[in-house]
Amino acid sequence: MNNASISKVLDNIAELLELKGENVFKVRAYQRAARTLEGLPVEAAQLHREGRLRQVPGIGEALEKKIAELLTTGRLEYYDKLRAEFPPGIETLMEVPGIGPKTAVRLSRELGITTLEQLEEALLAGRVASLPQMGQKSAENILRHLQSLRRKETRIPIGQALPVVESILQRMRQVDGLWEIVPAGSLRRFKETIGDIDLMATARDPASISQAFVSLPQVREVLVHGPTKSSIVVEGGLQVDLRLVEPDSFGAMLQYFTGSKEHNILLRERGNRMGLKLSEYGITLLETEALEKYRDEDAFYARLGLPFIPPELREGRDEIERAERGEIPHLLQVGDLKGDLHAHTDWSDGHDPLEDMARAAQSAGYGYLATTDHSSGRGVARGLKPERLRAQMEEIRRINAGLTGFRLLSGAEVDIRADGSLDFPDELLSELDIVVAAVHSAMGQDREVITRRIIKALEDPHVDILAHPSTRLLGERDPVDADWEQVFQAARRTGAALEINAMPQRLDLKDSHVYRARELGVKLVISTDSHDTTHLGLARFGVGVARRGWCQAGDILNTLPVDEMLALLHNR
DNA sequence: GCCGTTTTCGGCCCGACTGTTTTCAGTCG
Repeated sequence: MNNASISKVLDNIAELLELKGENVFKVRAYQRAARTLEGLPVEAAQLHREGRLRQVPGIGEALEKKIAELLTTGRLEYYDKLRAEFPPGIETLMEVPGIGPKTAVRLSRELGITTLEQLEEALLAGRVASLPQMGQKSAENILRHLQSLRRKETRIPIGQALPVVESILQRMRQVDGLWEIVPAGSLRRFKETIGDIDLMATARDPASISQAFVSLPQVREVLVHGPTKSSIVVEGGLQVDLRLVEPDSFGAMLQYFTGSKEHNILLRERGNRMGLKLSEYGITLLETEALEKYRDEDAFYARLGLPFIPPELREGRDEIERAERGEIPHLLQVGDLKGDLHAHTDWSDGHDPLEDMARAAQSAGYGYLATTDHSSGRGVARGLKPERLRAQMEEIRRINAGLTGFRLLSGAEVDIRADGSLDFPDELLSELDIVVAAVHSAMGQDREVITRRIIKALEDPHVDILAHPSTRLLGERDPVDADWEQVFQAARRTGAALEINAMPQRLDLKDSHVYRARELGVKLVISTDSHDTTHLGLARFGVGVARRGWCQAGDILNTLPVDEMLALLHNR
């Protein structure tokens, strides 16, 4: 059982306990453990084997036992018994915004509702509104949410959200009287998927800025329009909220709205222990009730005895303790990258010629670019035959002769076949500067088979980098079911590097895997997998993932100049 | 159910909004 499944069970237990009217703090304990497991860089199964489950914050004696039971038997008696106490389907009622545990229980007990269809019927028939303590307004509210739930677009990849936000920011910054505008929320934390966008702004005349915001050309629908808060929906269904705040409180507000919720809860608990009450308005001294306001986050964190914690790290794990110990690393920045090690050209399925790709990379400030067109393997668009690849190497030598301060590296993205063998012969691979290996087929193999397959490729002395290790496509294709701990151990053992693929629909390795791989000392690279010159700019998404994995420049091979990078990569 | 700069017991983040209310419960983020 993997962390995501365990997390789901704990979340369900929390909901059921809430329905039962259990102690809210007990409920929160389950929820917190679920969130922690979700982002845990190592499988709970692994920790269980090592007897270290208790070391995870939020997991005590009782939860350790329950997780162990889930891991060993795949079931949990406590959970099964709990579920049996409720009519089936009651949890789905709580998925409707506006229906919490109390309302869900009443709908079920008093009206016999167990499905969303029955709920809608009851709402339309006026049976919900006639319940005591309910009313017409409440029923309408639930109905509205129910209907919007139907056409609800789920969270979208950050790669889709960020350009939309940037176009909004660009327009808003031209509005007269605007002082400052920045994104908060999961976008600022660089989560791989985004729900809605929160923007924070300060301005001379907030109401006029709010007016400009709801009048943007991107607006498809205006949900709320007030002097200090407005909400719009833009093309694609993305909701964007703008909050206008006092400059004096900007730091506290930005901190609050950046989250995560879990990080903020831990921060407030810390504040409590120091005799302070934290809120979006600032910090109140419990003793005197005096409110201190904060213009910037640095001072806010400093008041709590902490250095600034980068948004990407604010996930409510152990970042606060580590900040206290001075262990917040100087995270990798986009400008640290010196080259790109995975790109396609018009020789295979890319769109631009070798020379254009080289020039584009050079003008992006890079010192090198590896072109890695596909191997001849089946199913991959226009893969190169060995003789074509040799012709390309020749062409690359010719282009390099005309370049100064930049080097095109000849490479290939070679298929890892279903049996773990590579799609090009050894002697051809040994002629290349860079060999990037990747799974493109038979992605449904069993865990044991695919793990062995990937490890076999890593053990091949010609393979420098494993590209997009999980092969996932966000919202489209699930990752392969490999045992990642074993894969990371193999990468460390063999010295092969793992790729952080920066294509926004991939982001693969994902953040928690980057964290674990880095912890183990696995070599990492950030590559764009560019298929045309404009894709080179996507590197920033890979950098975001690496930052969420606590990476510094030294953890990423392609922050090194070309010779040092190649020396490390080939020194196996 | 978790956890410890008062604590192994007694706490546990904070505020806003909404609706149906005679003082507040439920829900959300």
